[in-house]
Amino acid sequence: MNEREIEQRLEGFEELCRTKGLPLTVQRRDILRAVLQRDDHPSVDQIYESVRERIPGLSRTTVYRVLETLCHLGMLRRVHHPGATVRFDGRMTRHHHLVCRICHAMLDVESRKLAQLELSSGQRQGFVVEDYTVHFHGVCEECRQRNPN
Amino acid sequence: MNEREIEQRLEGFEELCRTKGLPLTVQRRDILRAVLQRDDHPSVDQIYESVRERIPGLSRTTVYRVLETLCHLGMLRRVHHPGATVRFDGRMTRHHHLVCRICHAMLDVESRKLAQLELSSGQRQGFVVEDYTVHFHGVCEECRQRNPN
DNA sequence: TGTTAGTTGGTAAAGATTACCATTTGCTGG
DNA sequence: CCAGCAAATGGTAATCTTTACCAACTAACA
Repeated sequence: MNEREIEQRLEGFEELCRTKGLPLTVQRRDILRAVLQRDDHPSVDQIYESVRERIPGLSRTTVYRVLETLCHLGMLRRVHHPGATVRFDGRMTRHHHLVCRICHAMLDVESRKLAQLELSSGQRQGFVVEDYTVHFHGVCEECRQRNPN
Repeated sequence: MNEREIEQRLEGFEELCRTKGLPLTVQRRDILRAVLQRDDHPSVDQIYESVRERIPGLSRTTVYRVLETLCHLGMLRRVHHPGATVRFDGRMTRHHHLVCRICHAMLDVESRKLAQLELSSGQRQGFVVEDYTVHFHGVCEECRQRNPN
């Protein structure tokens, strides 16, 4: 995400904190910025390591808590992932994922064809659907070469 | 999954073991059966607890290993999930998921409309796409009532 | 039925997440 | 600008999940 977009997202976040009466802490802003600056789908620990460069006294616990808060506020999303650790995505515009069933690598996919599925397909049992993501399952090039059959 | 389907899947598995020269152990068969018998998306521990009723000496380590093996063989899939533990799905036919962004509940969705997206949308960078699943993000009824706005 | 390759069980270690509480900070009104 | 309060943070300990390792066991086959 480019610098300009990041600034806009941060301003939106500050506005949201004021609206909701949430204290705007430096930890919250820097953690949000760190997620927005990455194009991969970082784990808690990756965020912790990168934010710690700006805030040396940062606690891992705070990172867990703030990421949780940012998700509740709709500033981030947890990625749906086959692995065993939680991963985050700061990109809130519609996009899709390619996931390797062997090594669990995850890549973003843009697709005009997939941009207009009907949300109504997901309506069930009082569930309010806000968006969707298509996950493509398959095998990445590396795993295909390493693990032939 | 009904009893008949489960038996067919188990026979397919036995056949596959013979073809590949893999020993067919009781653990492997019972763990596969346990996943197939559930309609939720069980964690390793849930499988461990249910199989332990049939095989009291079962080791948790074996459950981890066997589930991994079954995924490699294409008998199961890891579910793509926002939570912090691995979950499995024995249903290999195309279906989709509704996921609550608050509590992470996951429900299956059938949809004729979504049955025919083009796999080609996912082709990128040497990645071989085998299938896809649409994940609908939203808020489930319980969380909506508990956590209004 | 003996051999062998591959699997399992059990424990220990590593990694990820949550609980808890004392301390600190952001925010508001004066 | 400062005091007071509500809320957030830091740090440690506990818990939960997963992986590593190796000795004992078992399915498959001759």
